[in-house]
Amino acid sequence: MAAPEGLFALEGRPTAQLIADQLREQIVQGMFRPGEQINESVLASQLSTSRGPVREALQRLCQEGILVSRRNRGVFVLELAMEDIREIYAVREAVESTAADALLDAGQEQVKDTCQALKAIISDMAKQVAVSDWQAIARLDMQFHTSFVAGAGNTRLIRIYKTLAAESRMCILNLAVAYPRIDVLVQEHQNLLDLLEAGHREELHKAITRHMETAVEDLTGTAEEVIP
Amino acid sequence: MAAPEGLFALEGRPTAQLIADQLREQIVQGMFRPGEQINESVLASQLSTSRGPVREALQRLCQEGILVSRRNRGVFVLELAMEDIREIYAVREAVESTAADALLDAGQEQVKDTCQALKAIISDMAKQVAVSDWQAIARLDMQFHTSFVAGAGNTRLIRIYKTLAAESRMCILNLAVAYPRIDVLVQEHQNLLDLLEAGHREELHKAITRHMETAVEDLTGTAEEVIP
DNA sequence: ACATCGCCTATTGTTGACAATCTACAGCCC
DNA sequence: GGGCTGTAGATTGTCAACAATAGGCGATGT
Repeated sequence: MAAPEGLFALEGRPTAQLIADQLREQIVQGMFRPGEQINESVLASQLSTSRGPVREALQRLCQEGILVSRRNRGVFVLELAMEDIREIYAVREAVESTAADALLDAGQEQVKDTCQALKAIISDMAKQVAVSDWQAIARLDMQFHTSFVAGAGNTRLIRIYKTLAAESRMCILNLAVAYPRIDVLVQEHQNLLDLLEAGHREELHKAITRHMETAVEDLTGTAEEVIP
Repeated sequence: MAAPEGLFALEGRPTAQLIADQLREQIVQGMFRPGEQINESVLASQLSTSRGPVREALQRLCQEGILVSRRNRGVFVLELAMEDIREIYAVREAVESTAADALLDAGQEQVKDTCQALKAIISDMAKQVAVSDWQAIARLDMQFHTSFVAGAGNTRLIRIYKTLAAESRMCILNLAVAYPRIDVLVQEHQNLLDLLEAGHREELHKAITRHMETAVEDLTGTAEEVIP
């Protein structure tokens, strides 16, 4: 009756979820331009499936917010405005702050496990920074924050953050601003990790806030500092 | 070219959205028991439509989290555990706190408009309390908080909160604990409104936290006080 | 020349039928 | 009698055809 070793329970709901995940990955990687239309039929034939599951996947991404649907016109890739960036990062700050509190309240064990996962991600990130693989860096950046939130164990918080992470990747890639301060990127995440590990609650909150603020400034270009 | 008065733009996406809204309302009103299965076919015939739109609506509610889908088994009404209640209210606190900050930062005008809407809701709530219409009270309770969050104008925050509000109504009604402290219910919301109007940021945050904490205690019955 | 009206096409929205899958129950073997 | 296996029923998952709608484009009238 124990869990059979070496065997995986075959995925609960394959097709639509599979298509949605695949499509989301493509979108956040910028393989679809913002505002570009996504055709159900052609996608269905590309995936050798029917319009049904494709439609289901598209609707799912619409509800996540990375696609927008216009009645009888089709679905289009979300176009991000400055306001959207501010919204996304404001919510991210709220979610991560909440996750931080929950994590610190959950006990040392949970913090330790989370830190271990985060360390591995930072390590990978450093490698990708060395070879300047922006796609991978963006993915790991979001993976870091997603793992951070996941550490709190609040399923609703995790679900919410998944969407935010996808939108953030769209911000980063679509606006083509990329990471202007790549040299401090790993350092900033390491700082978050250190504060979490040390259990400095207030400092961690401040660091999260700063992290988000600087990200918004980088993305919107509204930083007050003047270019030399 | 101005907005035509007295005319409403016919809703962008009717059927599926319509079904979803209708169904969500029925669910949060407890017309479907937790764990109860929802059959696509019978629902389709009840609504005189096909399974397609119904399926779409159900999937939407699954993603919102008030239904759960088991592969090849069907969709079932979410069963809420104690842990879910804690999760929901933890996220609600985070969202409302964020909304409060955003609202106070947005300026006096926006705060005023929001307060006006909240006043009207409190007024309605007092009326329903007088006649002990629990359904209406729960609806207005959530409407208050939803309007509060909506006041901040962050579309993502609003979208997130919609789901939380629905889940909260399920908590309240399904657990049949209702409102044990109905006498102070209006007063508590009035207090939130007053603090918002006065712009007392810190006090407002504390009040929101208390509001959520007491709600969790009422719902989980883990209040330390012993029954006389 | 410009605005308006009507068709036309491309795409989604909807429908009913078909196939795959899961649970439950009954029969059978041990 | 207990446990396993095979079948039956029901329900979802998938599919291809049909209908409806929105926007584009050209004709037409002023």
